[in-house]
Parts: sequence; structure tokens; C-alpha cells
Amino acid sequence: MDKGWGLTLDSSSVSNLFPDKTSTSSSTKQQQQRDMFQFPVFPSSTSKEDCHGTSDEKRRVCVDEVDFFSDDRGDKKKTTALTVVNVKEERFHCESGQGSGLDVNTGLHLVTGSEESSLSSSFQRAQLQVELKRMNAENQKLKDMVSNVSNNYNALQTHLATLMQRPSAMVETDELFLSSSQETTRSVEKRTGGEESPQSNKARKLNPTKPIDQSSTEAAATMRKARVSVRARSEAPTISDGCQWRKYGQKMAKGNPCPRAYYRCTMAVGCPVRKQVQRCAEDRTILITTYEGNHNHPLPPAAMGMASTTKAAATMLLSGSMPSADGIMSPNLLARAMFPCSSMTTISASAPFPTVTLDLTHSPNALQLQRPITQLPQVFGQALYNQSKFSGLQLSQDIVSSSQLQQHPQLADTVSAATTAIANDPSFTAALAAAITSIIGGARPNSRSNASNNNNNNADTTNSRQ
DNA sequence: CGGGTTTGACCAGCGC
DNA sequence: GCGCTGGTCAAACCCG
Repeated sequence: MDKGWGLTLDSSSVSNLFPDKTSTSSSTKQQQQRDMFQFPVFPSSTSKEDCHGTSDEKRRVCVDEVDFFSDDRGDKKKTTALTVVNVKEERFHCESGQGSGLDVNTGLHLVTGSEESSLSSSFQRAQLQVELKRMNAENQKLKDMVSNVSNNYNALQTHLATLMQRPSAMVETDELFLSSSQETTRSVEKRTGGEESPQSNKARKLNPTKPIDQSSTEAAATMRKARVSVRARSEAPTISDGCQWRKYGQKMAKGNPCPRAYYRCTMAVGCPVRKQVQRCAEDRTILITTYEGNHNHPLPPAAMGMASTTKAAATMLLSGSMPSADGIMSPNLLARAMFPCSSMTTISASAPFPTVTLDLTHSPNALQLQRPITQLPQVFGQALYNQSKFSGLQLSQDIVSSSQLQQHPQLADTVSAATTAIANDPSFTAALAAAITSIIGGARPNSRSNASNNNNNNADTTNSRQ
């Protein structure tokens, strides 16, 4: 540092520096100001021409240098310094007729052309340090934000703990109405009891007695049965989800003239993921795709969205750590908190296999939105699994809009409580990581996936059987 | 010829 | 036990 530029600013005195540019400060006051501010000192040989001719550059140099030497005093001081200099500049303009290298009021010196070259390196250094200073301040702000978020999180966690001690407070008040298609889904689940393979069925037949650890077994079964159903308008036989599927069957389902097609993931041998595709009986432009299982192989970016959802569900179900049972964790709260982006979200927990249905038919770009929207639903399979009293839920996007949250603080509290509860779950980290990974991991348009299937797969085919 | 689809057959669960 | 239904298998078929 150039000692000649030593400067100390006192923000409390700034307002008194130039109370009135037309007034004349007393010599006593000027002396006090000089005591407060240690300004750089240059030979006072600056000419009038220097002052007028290149005042812009001079001002810039002065500002930066003042800024530079206020580094150790924090942002507020820096801003103050700039204010001081700006005022000085204004004063110089007003006193253009008597411009001088030395301001008689402040002792600030303008920089001449010859001095400027010697200051260039110092100026650049100052600029860098100013930038560094700014970044440090920004970093500090971010730290403060993180701290605030952490505090809020802890507060919400405490609040949730309180709520959990009052299960009756979580009574569902705005459930439940089910569309016919949702009823169909539930009916299917009830009837089929999920998708146990014939092998597993046989195994169960061979050993019909209940396992000792019934709960864990049921949890594992639930994991296998967890489903995500996506309702979207599409003329295509299937929605593009980035995976490769092989059709292995097609059947007529009761109550629906449209056949149901069965697909199996073929991106890897032995991948357990399957999906069912069927058109809605009421509106055949709506395609209902139901996914089940988790991929056991690497996926292309285009498939990460759906895959991560499945993965998240598996993680949650495996962990079995979701605050559970007896209405403690309300799926209503979960849906409120986690499905604001879906126009309609249905959670069906018909025992024993939960299904999350995303209704994207009201979304203008439903298929385009499917990636982000489908990140989270299966995360809550465990919660639904634990909701023995819960039969179904459908929420409108309007309910969870931010504006309404503002208008209904209690709803905002509810959302916060649910969010906190979710975040409190250890497995949520993994689930969230998977979701974020899917979001970040490539937004490649999903135009080519299922190309082969689209050629031949036709859920509307008339070659139905039975 | 390999991969995917079609489709009849088969199996299991469930209700009556 | 029987019928209904959902789910799956696997041979036949299709297609590039």
C-alpha cells in the first residue's frame, strides 16, 4: 500500500462534511473534519485545467482509492467513502471557477495526469481488492442466509414435534374425492395387490406362513409395489420417459374399453422396472402411465427424472423411517407441501400398495413438465404406506399456491410443518439428492426415447385379448 | 437375423 | 369350487 493514500473514514461524520455547498465551513469545523479523515496528500500544484479538463478520470481514481482504503472498515464505510467523494466532486463542479488540486474543505487532492500513471498499478490493485471485498461481503450475506434457514428449520422442527404430540390436530379436512380413473387405479391395486412375480407368488404358496418379521417384509413388499401414475394428455401411444421398454402383454381391463399394455424396462437385463399404459375411459386423449420399481442400471439423462423418482421412493420405503402411523404424518400435508407444481395430485394408499397419481392434464405443457414434476412424488410412498387410515387424496394446485399461502398463514404453517417433517427424515437427503441430481443432470429434450416403442407399441390397438 | 410386438394360454387372488 | 380379473409367459409373427 502506498502510505500516501492512508485514509480513515468515520461514517458518523459524513453528513456533516458538506452540510451546504454554498456555505462556508468554519475553520474549526474544517479542522475537525481533517482530524476525522486522513486523506491522501499530494503536491498542491494541480492546475485549473487539470481540474476541469480531466475531471472524470480524476474523480474515478479518487473514488476507487477511497473505496480501497476503506477496506478494513466494512461495506458501510465504503459506501460512506463514495458518498464523500461524490459530494466533493459536486462541490468541485460548483466551484469550477476556482478549481484547485486541493479541496480547501476536505483536504482531498485531485490527481494530475502525471500522477495518474504512477497510480495505475495501485489503481488496479485497488480495483481487485474492491472486488475481493465485495465478494467477501456477498459471501457473508450468504452465510447469514444459511444461518437463517438453519434457524428456521430448527424452529419448524420443534413446531412439528409439538404437532406430533397432538395427532388429532392432523385430521384431514379437505380430502377426499376421487376421479373415476383414480378409482380404477385403486381398484386395480386392490385386485392385483401389486405386481408380484409368479415366482414370488409361487414362493409364497410354497411357504404360506407369515414371516416372523412381518412388518419388515411388508415394508419391502411395499417398496416393490410403490407406484407412480402419471396422467397426461398425449396422442402418442406412450409418454416419453427416456427409458427403453419392451411390451410383454396387453389385456382388456374391466370398465375400460381401451386395452392396458404392459411394458418392461429393457435397458438392462433383469431390470425390475415395469410400467402400464392405458388410456382414460372418460377421455381417451388422456394417457395413464403407471411406473413401478427401481432401475438397476445407469440411465441416460432423459430418463433420470422418472428413474430418480422411483429411486427416491425405494429409498424412502427401505428406510422405513418416515414419521409414521396413527396419523402423525399426514399425506395431505405431504401433498400440500410437495406437489404445488402439479395441477392435480392424487395419493392413493389403498392397502397395502401406495400409488401417487400426478394429473398433468390441466397443465399447459404437461409432458414437458413431467420431468421436474415427477421427481418427488414417490418420495412419500413411505408416508402413505404408513397411513392406514388414509384412502386417497386429491389436491388442487390452487390450494397450495403461494398467494393462498400468504392469505392463509395456517396453511403456510401446515406446509412448513410437512416440509420440516419430510426434511427430518434421514432418507430424505438421499431422496432429495436423487431428485436434484435428476433435475441438474441433463435437461436434454426427450424426443428420441421410446422411439422403437412408438413405432409399434399401441395401447389403443384393437388386438386386445380376453 | 435380432429385437420387438402380438396374442393365446396360464397362473394367482378374490368374491360368491 | 367356480368364475372373473389382473398379470405374466412364450411361441408366432413382424420389421428394419
